[in-house]
Amino acid sequence: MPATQSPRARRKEDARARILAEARRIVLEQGFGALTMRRIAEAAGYSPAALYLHFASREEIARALGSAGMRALLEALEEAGKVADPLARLKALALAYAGFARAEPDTYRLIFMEPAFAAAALGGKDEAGAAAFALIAGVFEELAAAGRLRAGAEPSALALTFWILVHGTVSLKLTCSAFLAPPEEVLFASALDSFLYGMLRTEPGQA
Amino acid sequence: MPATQSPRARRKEDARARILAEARRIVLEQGFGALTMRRIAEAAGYSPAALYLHFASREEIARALGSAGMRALLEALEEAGKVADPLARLKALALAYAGFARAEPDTYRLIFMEPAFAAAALGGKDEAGAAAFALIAGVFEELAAAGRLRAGAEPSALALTFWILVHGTVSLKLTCSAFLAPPEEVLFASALDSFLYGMLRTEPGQA
DNA sequence: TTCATAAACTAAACATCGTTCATGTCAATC
DNA sequence: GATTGACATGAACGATGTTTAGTTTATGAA
Repeated sequence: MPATQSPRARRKEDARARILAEARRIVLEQGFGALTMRRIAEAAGYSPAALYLHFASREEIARALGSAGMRALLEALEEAGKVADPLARLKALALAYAGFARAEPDTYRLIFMEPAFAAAALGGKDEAGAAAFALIAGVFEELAAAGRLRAGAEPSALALTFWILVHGTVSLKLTCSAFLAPPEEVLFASALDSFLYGMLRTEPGQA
Repeated sequence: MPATQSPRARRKEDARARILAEARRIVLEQGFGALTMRRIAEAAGYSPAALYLHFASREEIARALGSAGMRALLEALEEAGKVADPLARLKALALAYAGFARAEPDTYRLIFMEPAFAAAALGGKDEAGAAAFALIAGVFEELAAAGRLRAGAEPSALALTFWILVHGTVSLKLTCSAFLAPPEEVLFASALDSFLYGMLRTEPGQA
């Protein structure tokens, strides 16, 4: 591939990026429901039909936003993944995950709560999603290697349960915030405590 | 209130019921996305405008469907709630919950995964939702009364965690079925084991 | 420089959506 | 029998995503 693309391809890429940037801004400012082809077009300085020269459909734009969101989530998790102690790292990962969902609720919905997108994001196609899960799974493998898991506890199953726990909390908080009054910190403290107690060979301590 | 309503009110109620029945059929057969005012109207033998004499909006129809779905979920949970042993009852409740979501995925989405409805369903207004949660909370209070919970474990917090675990599993299964390959039974066995280990004073046994 | 060709873009339209409004119809009441 | 009010409709309005046909613009060769 050439070091610098042809000016053609370059401008095409610019157009895609500008469209996605405006789309993202609209979602952040007005919610996913306001993401309209006509609105995107006007914001990006195009006619509605021009968007179809760069994206096949509104769904493809949404999918691209979801992909970018997943990469942002991965970055947040990687930052939290630097914590040394495995148990403290789990809590940091949970809080980073919840922080992303709170900062960009519509993006989180798009990635993990819409039928069409989640499958694509996690079905193996999206490498950021795979990397994010690997980050979580790594903690449990580390714990297993250190012999800190109770007998019969499988690291991959625990990682899945951890993710289910965090996603369950976040997703209910997103849709039933009235019912799920306590903040994530409290919910996680309670949920992770039960989880860690059941998982570990020894008591989790106060990490 | 009169034992039998006036024929006026009676026909009005019939119309409402017929509209809701057709709406439910459309959701079950073609998914929530196919729930269109014009489609409902045609199925119920009305013009589109006539629906607005019985419901304020499409959203109100959807809300009514969600309410009915919540009552159906409550019935399923009540059936599972008859199991005598508390731990076996928890597993039965989880499987009944997952069974409802598998049988009516669009209804489950509507109740617990759509922004506008979940709040109304669980914000205290929906008594079926409150009863369903009380059914779960009761198990943990029963365990607490029997002194089977570990020190410091609060029944209401455990009930919430249990619900989060089950909902997290079900909702991810609904959106990321490709990634969450194992059936609910396996997922629950793993997740509930960790949970129960952490919750109980003694080991959970093989309930 | 000129011209042909392909890419980029637009204006207008199509089908569909939720919703509203003026109009009509028909049964119950005075 | 006339009147009133609930019930229902047809036609429309403003949006939506998307397509088509036509127009402008940039590119690469003569």
